[in-house]
Amino acid sequence: MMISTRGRYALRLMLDLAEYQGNGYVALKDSAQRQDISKKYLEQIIPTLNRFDLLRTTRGYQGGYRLARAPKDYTLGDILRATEGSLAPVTCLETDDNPCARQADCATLPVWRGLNKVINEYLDGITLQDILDQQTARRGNDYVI
Amino acid sequence: MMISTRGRYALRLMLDLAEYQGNGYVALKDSAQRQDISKKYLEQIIPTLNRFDLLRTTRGYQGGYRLARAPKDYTLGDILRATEGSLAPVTCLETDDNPCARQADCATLPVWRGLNKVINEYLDGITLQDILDQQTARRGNDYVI
DNA sequence: TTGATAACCTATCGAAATGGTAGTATAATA
DNA sequence: TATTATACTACCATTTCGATAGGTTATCAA
Repeated sequence: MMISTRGRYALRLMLDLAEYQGNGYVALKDSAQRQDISKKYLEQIIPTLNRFDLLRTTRGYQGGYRLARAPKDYTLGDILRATEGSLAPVTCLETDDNPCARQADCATLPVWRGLNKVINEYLDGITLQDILDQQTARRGNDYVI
Repeated sequence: MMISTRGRYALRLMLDLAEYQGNGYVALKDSAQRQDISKKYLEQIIPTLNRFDLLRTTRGYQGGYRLARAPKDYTLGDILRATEGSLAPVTCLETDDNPCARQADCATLPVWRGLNKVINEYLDGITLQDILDQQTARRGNDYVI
């Protein structure tokens, strides 16, 4: 398993913000409740999102979070790489200063590189907006039925 | 990180067998030494490979392991799904009796399904033989230089 | 038939990651 | 200045990872 709750919760939080922020800020309490995620746990994930400048914050009354950019300007790769640290399928690819001694003639390394590429390209091909669109399409269908 | 040492070591073991088995069996001691992997640890991984009928075994003098089929008849997906248990990128996809309550209108589930598909299709598109071929090509180039 | 060889099985273990809970401090606003 | 809400830090239980260790069983050669 590659994508932990950190990344999945972060993604759901950002989708929740996209849906509910309007012109203001969304209190974490509300997002946490809607998404059924521990608020305290989300509090720990958010600093990472802030480090990558993915959110805007205000404290105090009417405070909360909102997206720093438009939903179409976030790829899932952006969000998941930030929160998961890396999407590399093997440790050998996690850092640039690759310490694996076998690297030079490792028969399997090209395979992992290819897998890494496939994963990142897939996730960079989907934006938050894409998910919002599919969601409204799905909800629309419910009414038709 | 998605593919642990279990899967990577299993893959390297099977490549080693492919290269060295000839008409006989390869002692684990020898594979372990060549690949610089703990023999004792490999011993624990092998039962899984046997459960999926990926190897042939003989005990005692001149005993060891060999591949059950031709290298072209193993995909990396076969080997890695066996040893890793699952290649699913999220827990939600690991079992068929999916216990996630949000499943029905989860906005992100289609994304994980797509990612899962991309990963499995990539790994099922590569056989042991493909890696052997690339390896000999690479070694060939070394002599040319 | 006995000794060598090599696979098989099970228990244990330290370190790290996972998925949280809890409490306090700080900022913003009414 | 009380309220609202984020920010920060510490802690914790459980599971997974990556082994090590030791004894058991099967096979074959001499």
